[in-house]
Amino acid sequence: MNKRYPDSLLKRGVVEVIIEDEMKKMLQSGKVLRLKQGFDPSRPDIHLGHIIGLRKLREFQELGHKVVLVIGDWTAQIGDPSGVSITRPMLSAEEVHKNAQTYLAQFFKIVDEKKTEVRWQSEWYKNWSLSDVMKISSKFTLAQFMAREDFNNRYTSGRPIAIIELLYPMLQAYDSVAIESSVEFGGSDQKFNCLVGRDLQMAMGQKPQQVLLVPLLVGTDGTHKMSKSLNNYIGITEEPQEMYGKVMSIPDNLILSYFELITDISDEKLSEMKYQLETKSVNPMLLKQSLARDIVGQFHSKEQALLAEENFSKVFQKKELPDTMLEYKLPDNPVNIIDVLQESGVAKSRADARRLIEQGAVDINDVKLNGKDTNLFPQSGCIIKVGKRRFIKIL
RNA sequence: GGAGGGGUGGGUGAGCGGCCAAUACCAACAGACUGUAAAUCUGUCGCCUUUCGGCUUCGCAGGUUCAAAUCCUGCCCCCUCCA
Repeated sequence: MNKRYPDSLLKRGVVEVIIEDEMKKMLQSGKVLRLKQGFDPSRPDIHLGHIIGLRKLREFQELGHKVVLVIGDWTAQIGDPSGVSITRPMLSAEEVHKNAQTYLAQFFKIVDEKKTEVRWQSEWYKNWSLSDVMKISSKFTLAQFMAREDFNNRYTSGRPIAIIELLYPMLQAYDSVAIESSVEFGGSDQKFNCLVGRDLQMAMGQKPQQVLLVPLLVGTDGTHKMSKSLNNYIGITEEPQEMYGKVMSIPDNLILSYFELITDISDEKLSEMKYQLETKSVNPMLLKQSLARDIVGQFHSKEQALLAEENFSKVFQKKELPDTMLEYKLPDNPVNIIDVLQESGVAKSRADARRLIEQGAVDINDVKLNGKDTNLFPQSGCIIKVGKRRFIKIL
């Protein structure tokens, strides 16, 4: 066990440590810490926003600590039958299992599998009875829950709060008891749940866990936190080209925070870039390119990152054709451009396809179509470009 | 249990018998400008139709009317206040 740790461990990519002094003592004690990380199987894909916390786990692992991944299989199978929380669908056992596999494969791209213990919630909840539920419920008061901003807002503005929503934090809290968590990791929006874990541990005679909250990464839209449902995310399993392009599309003011939170670039380099950006002594695009290369490199390889960069510059900077594109095989009966756009999935309806053409979004072999060209029949071998980044190759 | 308010297009939310495929905002898509930046400006944004036009939508099911998102009846769901 390494008792020494870098200053950045509790600083960079960390919003808050509860309680910081306790945490430091624990780190210096030489004890192997049990780092709790929860996973909700209803959303198995990992995106860059999740990476911040996972990278932090990895840092702790490198100091010898152990990650305990809690798979929320039991709660995922209950879902939220009240329907108040749209993010909690009810999943079947097979779905849960399948999603967990997907998740684990992505999780262990960052976190060290050898220093990880995977635990399933149902290990402890499957045999619970009503009396167990009553027992943990008795440790909480309504006032505790009303302290949470979300509940308080909803209560005061008259929006519903289902009882089951109160139960979930309690169960998540008991997870901490069940695995004897020493530190819980979570996004800063998880603060409440993590704190409830501390309370329950104390109430049940355990040493309360410390809490390490990581920032929420702003998504590609530049305003909201990265999330799949807002479609502003960059998934870690995305194709190199797609990933590179998405990174390039983030607003400039996110460049620094992306470097800070999801790359290993040094603090010195970071402040240098900050200076360059402030004094406008560098084209932000160049920094963004190196960011995109770094990120694609992390999840694919350096070679693929370079290929993606090459492709990107070819398609978007030099306006040439990409190496690979969507292919559409002409059927036996003749089909016009509308059919091709619709059937290849580029346009969601024929009316949509017509709109795209009218708006000048469609090129065939570099010739822009106008509204009257809807009766064109694309020939085998021609290339159709739709908007800036969608290409169809006719076979 | 009683009283009242409400369910509208991906989201928020107007409309309250014809001018409504339905205001506005957000998201999305496209064009211009660019660094696929961001911001901005412009356009589009149910489905079918080259156009004309047609068809299906405003919780569900019926009804009144030449005409219904709008009125009536029943049902389902949500919220508030009182108990």
